[in-house]
Amino acid sequence: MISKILCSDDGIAITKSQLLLVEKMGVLFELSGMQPAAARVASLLIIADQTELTFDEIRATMKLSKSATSNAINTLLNAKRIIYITKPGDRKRYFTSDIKEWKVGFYEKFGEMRTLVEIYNEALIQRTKSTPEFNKDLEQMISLMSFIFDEIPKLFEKWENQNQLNIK
Amino acid sequence: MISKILCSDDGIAITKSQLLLVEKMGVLFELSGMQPAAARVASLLIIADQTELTFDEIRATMKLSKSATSNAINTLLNAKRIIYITKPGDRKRYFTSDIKEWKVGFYEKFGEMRTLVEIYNEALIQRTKSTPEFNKDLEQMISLMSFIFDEIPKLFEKWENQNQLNIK
DNA sequence: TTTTTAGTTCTGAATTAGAAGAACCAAAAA
DNA sequence: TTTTTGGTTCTTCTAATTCAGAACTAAAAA
Repeated sequence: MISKILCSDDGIAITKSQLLLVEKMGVLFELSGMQPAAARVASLLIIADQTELTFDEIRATMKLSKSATSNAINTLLNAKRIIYITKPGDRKRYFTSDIKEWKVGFYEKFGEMRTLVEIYNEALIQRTKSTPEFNKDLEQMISLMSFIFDEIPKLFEKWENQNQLNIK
Repeated sequence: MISKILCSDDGIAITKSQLLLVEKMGVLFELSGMQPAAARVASLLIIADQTELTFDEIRATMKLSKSATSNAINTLLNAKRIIYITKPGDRKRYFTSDIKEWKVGFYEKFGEMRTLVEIYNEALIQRTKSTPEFNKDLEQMISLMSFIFDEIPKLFEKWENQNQLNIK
């Protein structure tokens, strides 16, 4: 008897090493701005054997209060990091990592970076003309970033094409 | 008499609209995890007409305490967002946006994202084999992200080449 | 109708982050 | 030698996060 030890009182079956991985991934999510509880929940839904977990399974497994669970889930739903499905004759919601949609989210991340380029450009436009070298460097950076963000969609397409072939 | 109104008691000459832009850019930096004071200082050094500002000019213009200024500057130096130069016979440091080096920082950002891919992969490896569809989606995402990060360096090169031509 | 389920919302407490202020310090200037 | 400059470091202090616990609610089940 080795793995799949029940590591929580009422939660789902999960091993200690899986819980460690949840923490590790959680920290990584935290670093990119996600709040602690939400980060753990997001990780759990990637690591747990069961891919569809209920509110209470999440709460019990992660040992969170109902309010913390509620907040975490709603944050993640809002950020489109998770979705939920329902089952006929069952009022519970089953939460799951919306991995297919991550492609979209990932894509949108690059869109966000565009905002940054735009404000850099605003900065460039308003700058004094008496610092040509600085302005040129700024312009170059804007040019590089713009270039990258224009090329990214093409990369997505390229991958998509390659992948289409792999699947067939 | 319209612009370049002195908007701080002892700080540098800066217009109100420039200060507004500093705040706007600052908020954007904050959103990507930078602390408020550091975000303002980073923005100031992009927007101000003077590109080289001293500790005290930054402190006075942004109305920060010495400690907050010291921490912000050191944070930015550490993150390689700014550098400083010195002048002969002058003990002060002149801080400036290290725009040329941003290319490197920008490049490194994509490197950081690799860490995320790696842990996703760790998650995939340990996953139960009884959820093939979920696993396939996760694998696809890892594949897409890996692909993108492999292609990015090539994009940098491509831009570099294009740009070399433009300059000549 | 009452009870249960599946949550949400509302306090409040504990922790944390960020900045201020003051004390401190080393190097240079007077 | 004393003073000034150009900062850093060390406490507070305040404000914002984040979570727990309890009260609440709407829908379904009994």
